[in-house]
Amino acid sequence: MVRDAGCYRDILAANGIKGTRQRLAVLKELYSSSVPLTADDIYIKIHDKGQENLSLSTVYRILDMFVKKEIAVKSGLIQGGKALYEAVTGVHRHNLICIKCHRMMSFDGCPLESLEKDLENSTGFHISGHRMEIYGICPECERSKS
Amino acid sequence: MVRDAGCYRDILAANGIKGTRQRLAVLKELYSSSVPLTADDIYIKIHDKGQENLSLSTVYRILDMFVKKEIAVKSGLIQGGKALYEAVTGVHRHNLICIKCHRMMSFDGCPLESLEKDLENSTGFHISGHRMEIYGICPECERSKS
DNA sequence: GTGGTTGCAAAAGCTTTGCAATTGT
DNA sequence: ACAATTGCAAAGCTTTTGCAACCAC
Repeated sequence: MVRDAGCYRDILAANGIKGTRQRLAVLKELYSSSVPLTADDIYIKIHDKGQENLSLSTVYRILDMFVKKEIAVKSGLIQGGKALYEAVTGVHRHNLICIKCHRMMSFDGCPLESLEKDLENSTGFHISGHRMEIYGICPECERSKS
Repeated sequence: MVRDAGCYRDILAANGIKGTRQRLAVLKELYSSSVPLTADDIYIKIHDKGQENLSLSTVYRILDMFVKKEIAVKSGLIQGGKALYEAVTGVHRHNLICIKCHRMMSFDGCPLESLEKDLENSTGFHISGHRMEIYGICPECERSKS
């Protein structure tokens, strides 16, 4: 997903959020990543880019706000006990996660739409979303496992 | 799932696990519940039944062991920051979770098998499992939301 | 200028761990 | 009898919160 420099500021403005340096940095990391990130991942990435003025608690506060505004989603998944966050991009994707090296890759295609319709009819739930991850061993770990 | 009294002891023995009072109690709760439970849920349920000799850390240790032995699975899902555990029963089910009242209900039927085959072919991953939850608003919360 | 935002540090929760006492086989 | 297991308390994590200083609009 390619985005021009002013784009992130626009996204915030469109949601009525002040465009602080910290928020722009967090939003940029979320949009630039092809896999979900932990608050700590984001904090470290931003620090490594030389942006020193940022605290971890601010990252958490910003992520909470993004989730409330539906700019991001918090996926309850635990990776060593940490929550993961990812940008809401409109593209519907899921992740394939290696249980050895914990690397993730995304894939398109989701077979859940028709299941969800069936469930709405049979249960009376008003379905708003879902979470799905697939686990396995990636080709590299499979190869080096011998 | 109906099980006779000795069954839980047998399950432990079959996995080479000593049948302590605490382990039997935890296993029973896991098997009796139709929805995943947190360590704390289990601790409280057992306490409420008058079994006083049990500490929360023991519940965690037992659950860890069950997961290692594949008697239970830990689903990374967070419910107020807590991990959920459920018994491995052989029946493949998923949960429908109300985002208002957090009640869960299980449903059978999983549309993922063919997707997983496709992914194995296209990515080279050796797929071992998946996690899927569907979120929405349950009929009762929908009704009372006015 | 002013209300919203941040950094820091401390608190709050869930989970894990060390160790002495206890228990199941 | 002996190794494995437990309870307790303390530590380790991630995440949240209070408050004074700061900043975007």
